[in-house]
Amino acid sequence: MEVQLQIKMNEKLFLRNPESTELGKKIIQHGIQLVYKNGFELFTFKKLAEDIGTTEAGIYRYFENKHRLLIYITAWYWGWLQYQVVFNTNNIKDPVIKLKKVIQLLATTVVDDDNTIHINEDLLHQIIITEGSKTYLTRHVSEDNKEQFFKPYKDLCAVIANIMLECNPKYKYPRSLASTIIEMAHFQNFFMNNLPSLTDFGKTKDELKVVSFLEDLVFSSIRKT
Amino acid sequence: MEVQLQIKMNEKLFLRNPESTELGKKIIQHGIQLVYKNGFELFTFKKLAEDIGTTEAGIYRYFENKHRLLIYITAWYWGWLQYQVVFNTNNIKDPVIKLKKVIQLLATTVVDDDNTIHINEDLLHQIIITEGSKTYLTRHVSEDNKEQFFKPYKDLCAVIANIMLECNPKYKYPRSLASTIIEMAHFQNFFMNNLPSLTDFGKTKDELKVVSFLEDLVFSSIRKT
DNA sequence: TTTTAAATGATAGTATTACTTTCTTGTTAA
DNA sequence: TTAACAAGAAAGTAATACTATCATTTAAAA
Repeated sequence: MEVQLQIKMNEKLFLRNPESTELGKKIIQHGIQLVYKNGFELFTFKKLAEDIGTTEAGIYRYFENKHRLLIYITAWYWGWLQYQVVFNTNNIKDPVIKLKKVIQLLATTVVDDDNTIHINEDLLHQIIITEGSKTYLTRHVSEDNKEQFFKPYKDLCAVIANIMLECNPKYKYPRSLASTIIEMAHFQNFFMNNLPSLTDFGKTKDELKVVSFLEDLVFSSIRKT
Repeated sequence: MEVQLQIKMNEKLFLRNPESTELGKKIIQHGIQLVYKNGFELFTFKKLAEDIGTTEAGIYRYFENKHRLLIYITAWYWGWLQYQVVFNTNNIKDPVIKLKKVIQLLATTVVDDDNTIHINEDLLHQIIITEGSKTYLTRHVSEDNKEQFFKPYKDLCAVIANIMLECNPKYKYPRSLASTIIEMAHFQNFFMNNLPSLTDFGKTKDELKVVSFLEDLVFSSIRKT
């Protein structure tokens, strides 16, 4: 059986739907590769156009600017991850086990999903670690937020917060704890690999240690009576 | 009695020491104001030069580029904050009280320090919240790290981790927990003001709630037996 | 006091970035 | 079969991120 996974994207993120054409899909696919390779600051539409074999103007027909493209692929990732969370925790009754699954999904290397042909989830995961917070750390967060650009992130956060409440309905900070583990799954990974003295697992560089840390953090907070 | 507080800066951060001249001090002072006003992306040396009444080339004699200037003011802030931590926790014996003081220093509005005439710590604090992580989320973290650009951040993290170990010498993740509360002091504040549904205190926008959350997080993690 | 070195000002110039515009050709769905 | 639309090709613009040169002011050393 072949299933093609489609993440429904906010229409305001693009000028022309990149999922609807070959060129559009190439923009996403090569865009991910180039942002991964150069980092967001050194990534340009000119380089992307050369990489694909089209022109700068061609890319601008799909995305207003490179920041919108970054928001697009980030939003896609959060949507995809929420699907993974819902899929992988389905039928699990124990919210503690659910939460452990969530932490594992957040903090460990992503396996490429064959149901999305033109998107490499592992590269995307690396991009989110380094560039993810740049989507909202801008002067125009509020406008972007009004356009609902960050809805997938906020939805995922709400899903995780609800699992936390299942564990302990009296816990006072489910949303903040959820956004904390989402951010820390990435930051501790980044620190471990780049600024190891900011973590306790610089020597091993083992992402399972990040998982242990996050589990310890979450369950000590939630289980308190 | 007048005390002038001087933070010793890494010499490799600048081409000419901005503390050593009037123009240099203006670059720092107005630089902070303009980054605060425009955000780092829209901040340029041209705007800064116009603001000060000098030329672009004049600024380039002090800083290689705007990213170095951002690292400079960020490093200054971490150095200053470490001084505040050491000063404010001096003579306190109970490490729990120390840690609460640290969290308060990290997460609440900074009062302008009269001992540093040309630097507005409150603006600086706001800048660190929005732009701080951009100092290291780059392609060249490792090179910058080799030059010790992030030493003040890492030192502060180590100081906080040590207080945590004073609370519980068996706690396994003091550094990761320290970097977590440093980052979250800023991110939860940013979320509260800009993406409130990622937190549990969007309605009140009260930074004391961030303090409560961080205290709950830290002490549940550390006190566990 | 004179010399000289360093800092600043003034001006110009370059490569790249971040776009916009226009016009033509190729494709596809009514 | 004819429009509508997507894409290619080419050119242009304003701003950014610098570098270079030379003249002038200032300030410390001889």
